[in-house]
Amino acid sequence: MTTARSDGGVKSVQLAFDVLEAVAAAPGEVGVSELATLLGTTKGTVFRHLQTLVERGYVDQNTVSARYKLGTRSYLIGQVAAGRIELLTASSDAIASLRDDIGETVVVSELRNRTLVVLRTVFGKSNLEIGVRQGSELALHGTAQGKVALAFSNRALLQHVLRQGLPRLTDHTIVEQAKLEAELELARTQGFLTAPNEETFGINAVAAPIFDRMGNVAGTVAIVGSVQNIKPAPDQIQIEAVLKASLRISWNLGYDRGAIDARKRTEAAAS
Amino acid sequence: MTTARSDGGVKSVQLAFDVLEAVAAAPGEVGVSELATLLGTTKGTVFRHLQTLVERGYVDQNTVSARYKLGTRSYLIGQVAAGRIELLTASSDAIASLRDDIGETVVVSELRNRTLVVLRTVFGKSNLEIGVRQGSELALHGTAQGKVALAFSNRALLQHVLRQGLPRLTDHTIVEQAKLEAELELARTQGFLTAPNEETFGINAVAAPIFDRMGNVAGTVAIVGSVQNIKPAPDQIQIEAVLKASLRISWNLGYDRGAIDARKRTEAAAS
DNA sequence: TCGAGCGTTTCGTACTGCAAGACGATTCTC
DNA sequence: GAGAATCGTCTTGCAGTACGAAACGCTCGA
Repeated sequence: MTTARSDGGVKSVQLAFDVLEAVAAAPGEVGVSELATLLGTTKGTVFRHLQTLVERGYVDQNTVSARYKLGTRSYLIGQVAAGRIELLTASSDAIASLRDDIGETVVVSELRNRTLVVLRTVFGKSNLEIGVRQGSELALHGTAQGKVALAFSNRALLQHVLRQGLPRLTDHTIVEQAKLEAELELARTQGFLTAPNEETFGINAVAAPIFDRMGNVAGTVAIVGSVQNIKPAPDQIQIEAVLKASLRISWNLGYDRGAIDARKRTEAAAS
Repeated sequence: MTTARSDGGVKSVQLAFDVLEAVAAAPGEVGVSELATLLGTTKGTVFRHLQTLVERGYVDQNTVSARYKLGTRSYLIGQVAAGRIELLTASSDAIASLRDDIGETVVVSELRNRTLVVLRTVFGKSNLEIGVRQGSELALHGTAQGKVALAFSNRALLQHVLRQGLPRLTDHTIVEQAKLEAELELARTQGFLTAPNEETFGINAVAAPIFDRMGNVAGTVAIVGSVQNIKPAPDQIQIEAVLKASLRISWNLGYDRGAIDARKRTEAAAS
């Protein structure tokens, strides 16, 4: 879809997943007509796909209201997937101790297909729950996690983001290319980044990159909280805890500092 | 779906889910050829569907080995589903306290489309982990859960099971119709059932039915353990704990004893 | 060097999923 | 209690597409 040449796989399957995800996105139950208008297609088509999904168990139909919601198989597939996703298994211990040590909400995201998706959120100890919905996308230019991912990824991703423009999310969002690039440079020198008030006013985060065994950015780990608890210049303890967690997760993914250093030198020579 | 006339929904979507589930069933990563032979189709077709699934994020492709495994979206859909499946949310508290009180493994299953699927397993306190894999199917004639579900379901389900035959799983499996029907009658009078050595030698369980707001069997809750810890005639404490849990879950589902009693009377009159 | 295996790509055709509309059954409105 | 306006479900002709077969690079190991 980014390039015109790709055919996008099997069309009716795409539609089936559109339906499934629309059912997932809806709060509570949804009806056929509702889904049809939502997806811009006809009732008949949606109905047919829902039949398939119900038969498979991915969607359940309430026998009295005749409306639809997510079914058991969707849950079970997710359970299996939880054990197969490296970033998830590799990070579980580290995020637990990070949360316990610091007390703030911990968010792990995965860089996938030019987007940064929230994989897991563990709420902090505060009574006020501050977090990011699992599955939501993080702005690459407007969040600590996004900027840090951008900083350690290849140039193509940055150019992609710049081409899309830098939408202003709050008064403090970085919207100038020069300023963004300075921030990325800062990330590369200090190994982490903050983003006070940049995505949501009153909220700050400390984010560090997670590398896979190839030395590429697999995702990010971050603590998220109010600017009161996470200052624009965060406590050294907070910074070190996030950095420690990111290294621990990267290590679990098979990351080897020697390999990435070698890669960096190669790239520096090429640039 | 019970009749042969049904077309079973969208064919290519069926295949897509076959592929997805085959990927989920495989330990670790799988290749295209392997999946093709497994599903009895061609490499090209499997590849095409994998493309779709990868693009959607339900499946990931390892860039170095070129083989496939479950992806992030599968996990995220499951996370959403976990919050939407009534039986899961309604049972979470009850199974936690059942496990803590009794110490044995707790298994919650859902009756769906004439099969009993394991929704959730919480391991007991023993060092030896005895449990049933999430997503696996329980034999309706050969497990405590299955028999109990059968006992409180409609006659059609029993007839369906009898038509399929009663495969012998161990020396103690019930394979005679008369004996099975006596067991079901016992379930209806005492409200629970055991199955020592019937499915696996050395293993026993205490299972009770879970009812939904319509008074139909939604699933079962059970403790599972070695015959040493769960005797053929279990401790009164164990029995009462399972019954209490089943009532609590049924209550959370909106079950009303008055409604089911009325229904029973109607059925008794009809039989 | 060869061959066997892999994942990927191409291509023509049989088939099948889509759009449009009809159909009962509910649920409102008056 | 009758009519209108939904709802989910079902049918049908046609256009488009997903499938199977075979070929293509490529990476191994013999």
